[in-house]
Amino acid sequence: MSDLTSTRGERTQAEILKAAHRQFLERGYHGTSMRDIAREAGIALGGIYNHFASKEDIFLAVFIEHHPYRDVLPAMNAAQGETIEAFVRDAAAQMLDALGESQDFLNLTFIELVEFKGQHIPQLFESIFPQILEFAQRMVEGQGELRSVPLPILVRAFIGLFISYYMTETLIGRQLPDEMQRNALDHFVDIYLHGILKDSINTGETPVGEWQGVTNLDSL
Amino acid sequence: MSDLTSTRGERTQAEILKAAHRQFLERGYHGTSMRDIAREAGIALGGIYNHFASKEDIFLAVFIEHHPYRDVLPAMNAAQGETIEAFVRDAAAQMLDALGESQDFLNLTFIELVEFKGQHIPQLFESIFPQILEFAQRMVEGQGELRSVPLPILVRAFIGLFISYYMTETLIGRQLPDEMQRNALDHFVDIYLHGILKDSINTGETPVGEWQGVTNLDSL
DNA sequence: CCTACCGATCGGTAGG
DNA sequence: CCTACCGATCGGTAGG
Repeated sequence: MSDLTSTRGERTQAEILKAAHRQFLERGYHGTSMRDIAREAGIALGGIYNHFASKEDIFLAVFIEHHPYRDVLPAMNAAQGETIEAFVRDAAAQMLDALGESQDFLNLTFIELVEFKGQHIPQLFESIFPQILEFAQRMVEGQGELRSVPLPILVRAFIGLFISYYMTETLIGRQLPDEMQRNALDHFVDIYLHGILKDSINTGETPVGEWQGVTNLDSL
Repeated sequence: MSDLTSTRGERTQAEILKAAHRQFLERGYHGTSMRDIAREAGIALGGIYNHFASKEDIFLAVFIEHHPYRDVLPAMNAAQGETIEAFVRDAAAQMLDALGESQDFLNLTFIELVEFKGQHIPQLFESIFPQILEFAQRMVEGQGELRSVPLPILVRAFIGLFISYYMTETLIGRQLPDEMQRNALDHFVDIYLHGILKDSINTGETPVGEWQGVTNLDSL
């Protein structure tokens, strides 16, 4: 029916991966049986093994095909900005936008960590490292003066800080008190920029007047 | 034999939890069977169900008993320092020290996320929130002037940044190129402090002379 | 707390 | 001789 350029076998394989991906996200790795995958892919259970040697094999194919960084790093590298500040702002926004609002990004990674003890993470890191270098290069090309911190460290901190923002946002989400959530992303960008740029530049953050001078937490 | 102050039932329950904890970390949730736990706890399979209603029940007891934040937040709050800078430095060190070098901290949390879709995270967050507030209070009491950023955001960024340091360290660990790893924690502290403190204070970071003026990545 | 089991389902494989 | 798939069943394990 669909995609007449592919063979029957290729289409079946694609159906299996699509079904597996959907169910891994919905029900987790062990919550999804080979029978579930077969049913949703429209074939018999035994037929799966003509395409994949094992359930683990299927997961790995899904993990690689829906690679978190397949969208995220290109999005970061597509960021625009004449100055370092503008570039960082846009990169953070692009990155969060690519991650989306769902937990999908995290779920496949968590499954990998739990079921396979993170054994594929180093290999994954190696494959995305060139893109990380490219991002570092782009960041340093912007106008503005960076403090004396190793560039790779700046990138590591960037990714870590905004992934942590994303994780708390999706995992705790609406349960965060308003004081921890309102304009949080803007503030994270602000802290990061102020942390990596030389003094006396204007980080131009949104006013946070109501917090000016707060020295205790009674208001919480 | 051991712990004569507890009843027989309490001792058995403790044995079950100890055996389960050890095996969950070693083999994962689904890699550990109730029979495995029973064997290592020295009782019959059926006997477990006199203490726990289900396998999930055992996991939750382990998850709560070996709560990541049971050690981590108290360690952060035990940090010392007259100035904000000194306090933050010590708090980061204490926190990383409490987390340790193993992946144990992460593993139980990842299992919770995968197997139970993070459904216990909000409740967990609620129970540790008072300690987070205390940490915020302690941070702001130190000498030094904070920039106009909401205090809860500062704490959220602190935890996020250093947890991300911990995660990359334990997960990618030795695979990180030296440029991303050397003195990384000191640099993270430096970036964070510079990001949250008003300008023209001396963040007194270790010299990073060899990186001074680096504007491209050719050396990588 | 044990022995002895249950209904069902698991991932994977048989021959054709 | 191939790719793609079937109905049936393998040895073991799941929570209870």
